[in-house]
Amino acid sequence: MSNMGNQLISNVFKALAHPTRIQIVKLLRNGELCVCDILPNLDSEQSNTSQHLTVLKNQGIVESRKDGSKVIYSIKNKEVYEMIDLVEAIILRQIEETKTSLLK
Amino acid sequence: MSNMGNQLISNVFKALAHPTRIQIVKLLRNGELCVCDILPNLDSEQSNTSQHLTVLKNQGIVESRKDGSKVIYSIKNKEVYEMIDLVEAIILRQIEETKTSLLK
DNA sequence: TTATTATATTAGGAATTTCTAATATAATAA
DNA sequence: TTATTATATTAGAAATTCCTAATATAATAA
Repeated sequence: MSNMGNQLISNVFKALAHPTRIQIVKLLRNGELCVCDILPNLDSEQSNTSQHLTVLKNQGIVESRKDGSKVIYSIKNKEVYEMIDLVEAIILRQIEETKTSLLK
Repeated sequence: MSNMGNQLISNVFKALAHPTRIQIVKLLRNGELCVCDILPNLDSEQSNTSQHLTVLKNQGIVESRKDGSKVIYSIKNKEVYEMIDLVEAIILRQIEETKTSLLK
């Protein structure tokens, strides 16, 4: 009934429940990046981006290491890409459905 | 940069970002259920449960049909189960990591 | 040193989500 | 009819998330 597992699961989904955080994850698909290279690819202030990175890190989606004065982020659990692919499949099917229901 | 696709993707994750909604999805794993059979399995008021079902329905995760005075819900896009399995894999790995880091 | 670059943290307000309580609606039963 | 069962909707308060602006910290450069 009241289930801690479901709380943990929903926490991971919550970490992905923001467009900026999805964008960050997608940027890291081709490999690690320092914050300085992530920033110019987002519509988000520096401090806000830093907060989004913290959210992703707290849920184990990304990890970071220090390199001189820079901080390099990378994907920690690549399952996240399969998850995004599955969501895209759902969205595409929904769009198809909307399309065909319009044509009737 | 500002990407509508990421907004759509994050909307689906947001629909799954609540423990009660995860619980509902899990209940539907064995087949369709009326609201009356979902309710006693949740720690959630009737009206609140109804709202959660609406959230899941709006994102195409579940669908519903009417049967007499009952409303029967079922999973519409079963990818959601693969997603939950992937999240569970992430969580298990995180737990393992925590465990081994404690033992050092 | 002092300045500069890179990133994180904090505080507080704005926006959004969540829940409860009350009410509405729709189908069936009496 | 009237009552009952099943579900949805609504309004508003409480909780949470999000963003901005300011400040802090840490590393490097001058």
